[in-house]
Amino acid sequence: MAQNSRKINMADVARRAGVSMATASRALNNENGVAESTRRRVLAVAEELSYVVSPEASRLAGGATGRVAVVVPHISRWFFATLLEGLEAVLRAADLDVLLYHVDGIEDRHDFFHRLPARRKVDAVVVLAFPVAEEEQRRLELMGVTIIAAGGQHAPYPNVCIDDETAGRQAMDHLIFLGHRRIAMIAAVDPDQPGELAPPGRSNAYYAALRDAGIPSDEQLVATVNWGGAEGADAMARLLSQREPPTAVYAHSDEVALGAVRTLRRAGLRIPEDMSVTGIDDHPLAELTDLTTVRQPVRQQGELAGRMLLNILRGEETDHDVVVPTQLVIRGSTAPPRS
Amino acid sequence: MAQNSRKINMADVARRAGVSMATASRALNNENGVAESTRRRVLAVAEELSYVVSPEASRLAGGATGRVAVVVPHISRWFFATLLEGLEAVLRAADLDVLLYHVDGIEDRHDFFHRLPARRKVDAVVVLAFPVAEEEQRRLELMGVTIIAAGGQHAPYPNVCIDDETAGRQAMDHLIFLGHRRIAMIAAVDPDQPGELAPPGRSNAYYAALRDAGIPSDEQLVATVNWGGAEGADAMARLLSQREPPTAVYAHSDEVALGAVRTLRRAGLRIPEDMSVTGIDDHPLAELTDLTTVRQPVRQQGELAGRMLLNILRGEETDHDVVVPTQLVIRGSTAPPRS
DNA sequence: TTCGGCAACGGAAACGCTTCCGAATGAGTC
DNA sequence: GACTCATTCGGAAGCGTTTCCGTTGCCGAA
Repeated sequence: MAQNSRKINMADVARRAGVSMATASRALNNENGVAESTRRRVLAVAEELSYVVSPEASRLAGGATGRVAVVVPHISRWFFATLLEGLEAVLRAADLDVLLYHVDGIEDRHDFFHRLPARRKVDAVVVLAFPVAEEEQRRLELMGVTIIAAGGQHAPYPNVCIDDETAGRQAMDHLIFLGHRRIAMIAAVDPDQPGELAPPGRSNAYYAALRDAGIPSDEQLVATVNWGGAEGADAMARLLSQREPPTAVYAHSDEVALGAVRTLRRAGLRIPEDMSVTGIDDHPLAELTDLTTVRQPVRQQGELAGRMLLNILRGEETDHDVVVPTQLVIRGSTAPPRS
Repeated sequence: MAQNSRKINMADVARRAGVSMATASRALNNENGVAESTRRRVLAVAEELSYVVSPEASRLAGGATGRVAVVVPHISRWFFATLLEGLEAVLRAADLDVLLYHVDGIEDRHDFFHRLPARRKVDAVVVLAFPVAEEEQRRLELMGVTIIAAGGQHAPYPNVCIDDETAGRQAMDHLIFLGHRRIAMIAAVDPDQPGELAPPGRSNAYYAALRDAGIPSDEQLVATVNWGGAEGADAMARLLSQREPPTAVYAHSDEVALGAVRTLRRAGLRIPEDMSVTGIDDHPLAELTDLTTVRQPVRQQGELAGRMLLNILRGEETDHDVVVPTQLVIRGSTAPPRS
């Protein structure tokens, strides 16, 4: 494989095209100040030698890195992966490379913000769906690059996300409309987050919906667990053990809801006859399992974040806070309570 | 934010530590030939100035890029994302950066191999779980870097994967052991792959198991669909419409199996009493849905691939073909057929 | 005919590091 | 005490671009 021909560089191209390196550089970068015929000649030679500029040298001499860091917890969860998918698509279409940083767990996270491995390597960093603590913000800003966020609304950066409270209300109002009055909530916290708080919007929606419907809230009906299906199942078991169990469950996410479903099935309860269940997200498996949920456009959030970043990088005008709409998707897991 | 102090470089560090740049470089890179006291002094100064070497300059002057490209289809699927997660973890622990290339769809893919956007940017490329066509191999090799694969066994590169046929046999033998004789297969093909073939190992296992058990195979019982839950559901519907339906279904993956489960439930059939269902993968939701499946260690495959790559990059000895074991996980979706 | 001005192009200085090679220093040996 | 040898260190030449200036050549205007 080409061990005979040493690595070719721009000087080679320039020489072969009969121009100076300066001109070659300009031609290759589509700058103006080059005659069209010259540009074509240079490009042709480059193509012929299958030459590509050295990003290192290019960057060193000036110009941007052409890379952006994406910081993401939990790659393997559908939500994060899908967000990433959308983001990557638009960034790569713009010829930006994506440097992936998976910060999983509190320790990993601390390490990331402390060492800043992306330092000097990227033009921007995108924080995917997790709140950045103040101390961490200070570290991040040390990098001196553009920062944006997507999928969560907890940072002072340009941001695209859903309105958690609205989403929660869509689910809750649906349950209330169906006639449920004893509604449980399974709140999910991310164990890796510093504060260990469930998304406040989704919890607020619960209380607000109850209040607006004149239903007293009962802390017995609220279970807070770490995010996850198994945890959702445990929570459901606890909720079932009450003297007066709920007739419906409002879960913070589909995965948690699916956990609850397992417990219900094992307990021999029928869904939706004996218990209604709702999730949030519209995970692909929600459809398969016939789960009523609130859909959020995940991939689109990633794409919007990508476009936002491109705009900022190009110095163009852009929205700095985009809220995408959510939508109630009624399936077979909800019905009026048995009278 | 530090707009007053111009960017500091190694020369600054060297000067301040009272050494030459040569020494500073050696100290910072942990090379030997530097007195321990000197090294500490340099490191201290670097820390104090919060200096990090410019990767571009470093690379330009010689040495590796410290980056590896990971090529992956379908990031948002659990399997791929988890593989990626494992891989990223070990690479980053070794201070290598991960450049993510999502090639989704035949067109995207062609573009990737044609333009080779990772060219001159990485020390290695890891191909995650998809077969590389010969033409594509030739393009890849143009990059002149190390190449390895993980999660699939279709390329001539160092590789870590499971044995698809063994995995399939574990599921099939379980069904046969339970007494099933009319066993259907739902084979899943990846629509983005050129050949559009289902994993041959998993299909072979089906036929081999039947043969070994002396059960004649019946092509009516084989459905081939694109990968996905909805597609699995469709396939199941077709299988049910036969004059003599199966008593068990062997699906190529958990997602497909879950789709089949939906169809069965909607049809009012009970699992496992009326129909046994098996998947492959042990997707997190398989546990939640009580699906019997064959577990493969996905994250671990990613990690192993990462370690393999590190070894190769360091020029150390290493296995070039690792096959990780799979394991039958019996849950509630399989039982003997009704007599 | 001369000259101002403009478009196209070239020379060469950065950019920030690694590494080859040689110099200096100090310890160990006879 | 002279000499060898290992260890530590510094000078300086690249690495492959971009970009600042300046030069050249040409056209139209005076």
